[in-house]
Amino acid sequence: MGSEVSTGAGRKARGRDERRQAILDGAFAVFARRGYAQTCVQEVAQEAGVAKPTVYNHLADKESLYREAVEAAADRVGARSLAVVEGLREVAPDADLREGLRAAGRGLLQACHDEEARAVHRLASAEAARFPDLETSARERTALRIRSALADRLARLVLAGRLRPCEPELAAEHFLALLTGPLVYRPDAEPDALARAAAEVFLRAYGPG
Amino acid sequence: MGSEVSTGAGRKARGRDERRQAILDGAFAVFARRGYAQTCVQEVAQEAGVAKPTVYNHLADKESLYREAVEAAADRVGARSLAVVEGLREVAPDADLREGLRAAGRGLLQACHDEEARAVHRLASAEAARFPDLETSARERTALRIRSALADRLARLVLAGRLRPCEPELAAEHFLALLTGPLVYRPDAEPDALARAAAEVFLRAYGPG
Amino acid sequence: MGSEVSTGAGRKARGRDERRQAILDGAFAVFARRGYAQTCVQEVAQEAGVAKPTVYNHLADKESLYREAVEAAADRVGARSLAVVEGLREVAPDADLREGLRAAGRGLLQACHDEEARAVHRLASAEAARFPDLETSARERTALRIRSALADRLARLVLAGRLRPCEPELAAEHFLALLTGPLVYRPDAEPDALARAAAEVFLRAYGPG
Amino acid sequence: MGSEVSTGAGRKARGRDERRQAILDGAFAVFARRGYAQTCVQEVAQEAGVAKPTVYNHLADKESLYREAVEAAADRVGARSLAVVEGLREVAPDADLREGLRAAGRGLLQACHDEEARAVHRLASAEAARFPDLETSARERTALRIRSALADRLARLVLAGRLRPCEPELAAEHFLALLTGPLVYRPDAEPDALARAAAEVFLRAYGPG
DNA sequence: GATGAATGAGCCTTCATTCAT
DNA sequence: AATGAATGAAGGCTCATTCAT
Repeated sequence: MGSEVSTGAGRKARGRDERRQAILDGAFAVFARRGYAQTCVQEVAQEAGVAKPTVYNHLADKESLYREAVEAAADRVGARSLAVVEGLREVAPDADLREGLRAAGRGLLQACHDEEARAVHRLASAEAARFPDLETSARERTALRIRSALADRLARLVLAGRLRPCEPELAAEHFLALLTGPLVYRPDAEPDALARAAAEVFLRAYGPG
Repeated sequence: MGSEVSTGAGRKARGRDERRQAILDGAFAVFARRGYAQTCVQEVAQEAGVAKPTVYNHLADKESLYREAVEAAADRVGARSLAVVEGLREVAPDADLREGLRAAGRGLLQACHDEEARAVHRLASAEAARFPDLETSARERTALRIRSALADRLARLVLAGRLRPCEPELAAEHFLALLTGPLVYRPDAEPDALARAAAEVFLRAYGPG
Repeated sequence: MGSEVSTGAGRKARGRDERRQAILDGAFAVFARRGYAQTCVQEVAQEAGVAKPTVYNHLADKESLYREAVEAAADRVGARSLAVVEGLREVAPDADLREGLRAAGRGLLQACHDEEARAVHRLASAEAARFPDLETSARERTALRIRSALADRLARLVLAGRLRPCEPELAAEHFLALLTGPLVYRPDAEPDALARAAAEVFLRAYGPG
Repeated sequence: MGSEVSTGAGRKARGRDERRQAILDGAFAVFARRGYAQTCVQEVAQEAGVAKPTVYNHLADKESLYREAVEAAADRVGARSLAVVEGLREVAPDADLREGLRAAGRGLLQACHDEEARAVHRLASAEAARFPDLETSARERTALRIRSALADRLARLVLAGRLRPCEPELAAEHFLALLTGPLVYRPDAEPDALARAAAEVFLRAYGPG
C-alpha cells in the first residue's frame, strides 16, 4: 500500500489528464480532416487510441468534444503567436525597424497561419450555426490576443519616435491585414515576400513623418 | 403528353428554370442557416415550396445542390462587387482620390461583406473536406475577380500620376486587406470608418511620392 | 389517370391505415412478448413486415408506438367485454338469473382475461414510470367501461325486482371481483367454475331478500 | 490480512450483510421508481451509498439484483400481511364478527396494498418476460400465504358456527377479492369504506344460513 | 474488500435516395 | 413532371460488466 502512495496518486492524476489531452488532440486532428458532421466519435476514439465510451467518459458529448478541442487548439495558436510578437520587444533603439517588422511578420505567418491555425478558424466558423459563440471564443483566444500584444509593441515604438503617432490597435490591425490579407488571393505566397511587403507598406504609412 | 408540346414545352422550360432557381435559392438560404450536414433535403424542398423528389429531379444529389447553390451565390456576390469597383472609373482626373477610394471602400463593404457574401465564404470553406475545390471556385468568382478589376483601376491611377508606381495586383490586395482586415477584430465596425481609414492609410503608402 | 381515381385514392388511404394497423399490431405482439425495453424497433418492423424507418414514418418514436399499441389493444378488449355485458340484456324476466350471470361471467373471463387483456394490463402498469397516465388510460378503456355497462344491467335487474336494492356500481365491482379475484391465486382455474362460484356468491349477497 | 481474522471476520461479516441489505433496499427503491430497464446499476450504487463495483461484489449481476430485491420485499409484505390475518384469532366467540372482518380488511389494505406491496406486484409482473418465475415466486410469498392464513381463520369460524359451511380457500379468495377488487376502479377509495362493504357482502354470502 | 476508469455491445433515430402513382 | 411512401445505411449515446489500484 504505502509504496504506491506517492507515485500512484501522481500517476493516476497524470494519466487521466494525459488521456484527456490525447482525446482532445485526436479530436482536433479528425475534425480538421473531416469536419464536424463527417467525423464520427468512433474515429476520434481510434485516433486517440481509446475505446469509444472512454471518449464519453471524458467529454460529455460530440459537441463538447468539438468545442473543447477547437478552444484548446486556439489557445495553442494564440500562445505561439504571442511569443512571436513578444520578440518585437528586443528591437534595439537603433536597430533596423523594417527588419524587425519583417521578422515578426514571418514569425506570425508561421504561428497564426500554419495548418493548425487555419483549421481553428475554419472549424470555428464552419459550425457557427451549431456553436453560436465558438467563433467569438476562438477569435478572443487568437486574433484579439495577438492584436492586443502587437498594439502594445507599436505603442512603445510610437513613444520611441520610431512610428508616427497613431491608434495602436488600428495600426496593429492594419499591419496584420497587410501581412495576411494577400493570402486570400495567393494562398501559397512566400511568407518572406509577404512579410517584406507588409513591413514596407506599413512603414510608408506609419513610419515617422 | 404530345398535346402540350407547343405551348407546354415553352411553359415547361420556363417553369422548369424558374423552379430550379427557386430550389437553388432555397437551398442557399437553408444551407446558410444550418450548414451542410444540419440541412436536410426535406427542408430545402419546403423552403422552395416543392416536394422532396422534385429537388432530385433538378439536382442530382445533395452535394450538387450545395455546390451549385454556393457557386450561384458567389457569382451574385462577384457581380455586385465588380459593379462597385467599376465606379472608380468615374473618378475625374482632378477629383479627390481619397474620397473616391473611400466611396469604393464603402460600396465594397456592402457588396462583399454583406450577409450573403459572408455566407458564401463560410459555406465554401466549411466543407473544404467534402468539396476540395469549392473554396477555390468561390474565391475565383469573388475575391480574384474583385482584385483583378481593382488592380485595373489602380494601374490607371498610377499612369495618371495619382499613385506612385507599384504592382497593381499587390496594391489591390493591400487596399482590400486594409479595408476588410479590421473586421476580423471588430465585426461590427462602421463601414464608413473602415473605408476612411483604409483610404487614408492606403494613400499614405501608395500615394504619389 | 382517370382509371385510378376511384380505387387509387381508396387504395392509398386504405393502404396507409392498414399499414399503420399492421405496425401497431406487430408492436403490441412484440411488446407483449418482450416488454418495452427488451423490444427493439427493428423487431417490431420485422413483425409488421416493413422496414424500420417505415415504423417511424407512422409513429413518432418508440414511446408513441408503445402507447398507441397498448391503447388500441385496450380498446379492443373493452369492446369485446362490452359486447358480453350487453348479452345480459337478453335475460328474460322469468329466465334463470343465476344462469345468466354465470354465462356473462364465462364470457367476461374470455373477453377480459384472455392473453391480450392480461398483456394490456401488464404493459400498462409495467411502464407506469415512463408513461404516468397509461395505466389510467387503459383502465378507462377497459375496466371502467365494463363496470359501467354491467352496473346498467344490474340496475335494471334491481328495478325488475330480481336483485335487492343496492348501489349498482359497487355491485358491479363486487361481481367482477368475485369473478376474477380468484385468478390471482389460481391463474389456471376453470372459467366455468369461477363463473359459477361468482354467480352463486353474488346472488347470495345481492339476490332479492 | 491475517491480523484482522479474529475481530475483522466478525466485523466484516456483519458489515457485509448490512451492506448487502443496504444494496438490496436501495435497489428495490430505485427499481420501484424507474422500472428494470430505466434503472442503471450506477443509480442503485448511489442510493446505497457505495461504488458500482461494490454492488457486483455482493450480487452477481443486475438480474440477481432485481430478483433478490423483489423477493426480499415480497417477504416483507407477506410477513406484514400475515400478522394482520393472525389478528382474527382474537375474535372472541361472542364478538361482533362483522367488526372483526372489517378490522382485518382495513389492516390487510394497509399491509398488502401499500406502496411497497403494489411495487412488488408491479415489478414482478412487469418483467415476466425476463424472469418467468418471478411472478409466481412473489405470489407465493404474498398472496398465497395470505390466503392460506385467512382460510385457516375462516375454517375455524365455520367450525364455530359463525360462517356457513364452505370451502375455506375459496371463501378467503372471495373475501380478499371483495376487499381489494374495487381498487381497480377506484384506486383512491377509502380503506374503511372498502373494508366495511367487503365485510358486509361477505357476511351476506357466507354468514350462517 | 472497495473504487475509478475502460470497454464491448446494442439500440434509437435520422436522412439521402428511390419507387410507384 | 410531381408527389407520398418506403428503405438502406450510418452514427450518437448508454450501460452492464471487468481490470488495475
